[in-house]
Amino acid sequence: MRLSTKGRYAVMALVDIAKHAQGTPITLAEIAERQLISLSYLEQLFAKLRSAGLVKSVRGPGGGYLLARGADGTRISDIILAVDEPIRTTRCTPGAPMGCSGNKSRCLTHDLWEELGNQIRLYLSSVTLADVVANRLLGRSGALHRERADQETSETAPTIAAQ
Amino acid sequence: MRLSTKGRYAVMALVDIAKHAQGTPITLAEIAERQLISLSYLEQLFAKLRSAGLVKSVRGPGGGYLLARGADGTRISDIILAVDEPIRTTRCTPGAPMGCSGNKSRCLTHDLWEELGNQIRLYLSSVTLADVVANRLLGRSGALHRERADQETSETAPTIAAQ
DNA sequence: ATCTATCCCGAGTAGAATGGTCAACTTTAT
DNA sequence: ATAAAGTTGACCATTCTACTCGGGATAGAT
Repeated sequence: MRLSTKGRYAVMALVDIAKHAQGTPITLAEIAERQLISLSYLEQLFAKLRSAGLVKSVRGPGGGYLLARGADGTRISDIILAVDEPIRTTRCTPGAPMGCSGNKSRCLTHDLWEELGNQIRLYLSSVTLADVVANRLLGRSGALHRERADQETSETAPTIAAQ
Repeated sequence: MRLSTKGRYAVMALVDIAKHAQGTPITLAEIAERQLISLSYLEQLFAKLRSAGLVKSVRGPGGGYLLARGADGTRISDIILAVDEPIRTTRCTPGAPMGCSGNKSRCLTHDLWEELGNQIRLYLSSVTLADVVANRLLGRSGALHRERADQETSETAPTIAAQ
């Protein structure tokens, strides 16, 4: 999972929609003004968000974008995955000649990055747009705690569990 | 905390030292060959690692680099912080005109990135070079457990405490 | 002394990624 | 019809990455 400004802009935009939505679509122009992101850049981002199924578009006057799954059903990890194509954190590409199975000492860090990626994914998939709007972020220390908690109870009422 | 290949190379290099160290210094040429990183690039990285106090250098023939704090005393987060200067994850720079205190809706995601950064830092500071070499990465669920444990006891006998 | 292995340092650089702009087009409410 | 909006594709300036290059400085071996 890549963490660039592109992904952050996309999250900002969708949080903006989640905060200001009232059933009617939100135009990119509004988002551009409120979040200080250029309109054309937002168009690029929303093209990806739409094909990932995170937003629905309404064309014509009075149109704009809606959250396809609602604020509770949209996880931050989904947004970032939609706009930031994943990065290869390790050199040992499975198909490449002389992968990491060939040279053990070269890939000592493989598992480290893998595990770090898990930690990040775990945290970001535990946070929804609704959480960000309501600022339910702190006290959420330790993604793994949270993961176990998700299986036991559903305190904060996450409507959609996992894919 | 930034997560680029530069930081990953630095970690690979130090893991290589941790694995192959036997009291005698390791040369950059050895590391370059084993990890397939260019020698000149390693020189750049080790300049930063040295000024951060993570490695000691020995000049002249028979010289090379040593881990300044030992494999148990070197945390992955230290390495990445040493070579990858930090990124600003939010637009609201505290000193800038019209910071995020001025426009609340613009900085709804502020706390999210802050908290994500904490999660990453927490995990990476819970892992030492010795852990990577020994592949003690999984089962390490929940960085918070580990961090608290570090302050209470010193189970794994860190031979070299500080610089 | 001088040779040579090694670290040390600053400048330069090709290519990729970022963060856009611009122009033209399609759809649809009024 | 007209205008408001999304849709698409091409293009571009700047910055960052991941290096290379060239020359030192230091210290062990001879």
